[in-house]
Amino acid sequence: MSVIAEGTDPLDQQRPSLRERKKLATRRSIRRVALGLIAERGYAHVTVEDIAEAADISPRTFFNYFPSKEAALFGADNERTEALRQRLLDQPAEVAPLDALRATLVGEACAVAEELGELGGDTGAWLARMKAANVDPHLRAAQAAHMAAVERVLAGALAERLGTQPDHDPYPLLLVSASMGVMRAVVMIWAGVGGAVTLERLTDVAFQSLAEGFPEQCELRSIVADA
Amino acid sequence: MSVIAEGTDPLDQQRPSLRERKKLATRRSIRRVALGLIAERGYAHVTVEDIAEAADISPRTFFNYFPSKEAALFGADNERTEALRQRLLDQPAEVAPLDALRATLVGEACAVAEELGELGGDTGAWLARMKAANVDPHLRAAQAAHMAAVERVLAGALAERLGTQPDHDPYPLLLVSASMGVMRAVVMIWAGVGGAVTLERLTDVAFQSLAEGFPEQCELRSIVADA
DNA sequence: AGGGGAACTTACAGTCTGTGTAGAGTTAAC
DNA sequence: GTTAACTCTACACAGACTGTAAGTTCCCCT
Repeated sequence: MSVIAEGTDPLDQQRPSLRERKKLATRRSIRRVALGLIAERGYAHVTVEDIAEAADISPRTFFNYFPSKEAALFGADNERTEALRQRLLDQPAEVAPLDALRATLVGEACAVAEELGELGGDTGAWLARMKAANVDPHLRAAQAAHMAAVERVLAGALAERLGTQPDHDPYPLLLVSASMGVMRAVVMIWAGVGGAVTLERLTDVAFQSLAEGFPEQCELRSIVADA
Repeated sequence: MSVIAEGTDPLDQQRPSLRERKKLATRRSIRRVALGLIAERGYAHVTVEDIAEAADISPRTFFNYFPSKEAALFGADNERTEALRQRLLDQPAEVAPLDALRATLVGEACAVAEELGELGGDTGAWLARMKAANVDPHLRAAQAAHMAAVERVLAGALAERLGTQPDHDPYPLLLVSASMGVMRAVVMIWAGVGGAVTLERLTDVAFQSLAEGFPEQCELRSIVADA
């Protein structure tokens, strides 16, 4: 008998169960393979069947992990979205709405960069591929769709934070939609400069620009020009 | 023989040819039918075949008019996107980038409202349906995707206007992405208030808010609260 | 007026995404 | 070790979308 039963450890420090580890490994494998194949051939020329075969799973299993082909690329995940929501709610109450969003999304930027690292391989290489992928209209569309889903959750959280009803107060939705637009641009710009600047920094500077009403001279421009 | 040969009228005032008129009629018919069916049953429970049957065309013809099921709803159209681009380029050179975008998108808002009217039926009724449709994640995703496509074009046009290279200057992309985010919110807010305020006005006020860096007290909030 | 040709519509066949289901294989808990 | 829960897989199927070739309608020119 083991000293500590995994499922009941009050400190919750136990390693995830074998099942969980396998699942995570499979998930990463799918993502890695999908990113690789699509970078190589282009989104439209890779089928789910291809990905499944390369990841050594059945096509049906692919859809057990990701609801759609795009989702595998973006790492879309309810759990992750929930974490984002929580991060927004955890911001101190006295922080202004826009600053709270800024902090939340800068944090998310860190998480994304870290996750890309976990996939293994060179981050710069991934970025070059992302840049290429950015040209594909289908992929851009998928990314926008993904962010729209996140947007909805964040708008709800921000409304909750402000104590207003989302149906009657347009402010949370407006703020979040504009912010997600900014994030979309940031990701593309990041890919454009090939990772010469960290995603966190770009995010932060872009939000600075947003808060100032997008002046024509902004730090973002000089940073990118230097990169 | 007719007094004026339609295709060669130098004044270009001739009515479109029969073919053109039929095409436009079919296009509107498809859109009207699609909006109606989807409002009634929900997006997922209407197939292209249903729409085609209700519009009295073959399913294949549907795809000759619209590239996808969603496109029929949004009236997505290259011609229209091109017009939008042109409207941005036509803004006087001395107008600031953000103001140029604002003017362009307010104009687009007018065009959208007008087009909805042309479909016949009560605009308010359409709005109520749009509001319901807004809940459907698939539809939200599709709308986001559609706007992402427009975004790309507008970013190119703005860069052209500014005389910068889109690859090296992040400013046009950042501005356009944020603006499209705002537009997305505006459309939802419009549907939310059931058309009690015109789309043009909402757009204008939202851009005001954007230009000011989204202060917590903004005109948009009071307008919506009153509606 | 009518005939040639372009544009539009259609049926058909096929690919791919995504889902339900049932059974086989694995892991966890007792 | 046995049972219960979870996971993977094969199979069958609906629906979105595309290419193609044949039929139909409309435009335009003589």
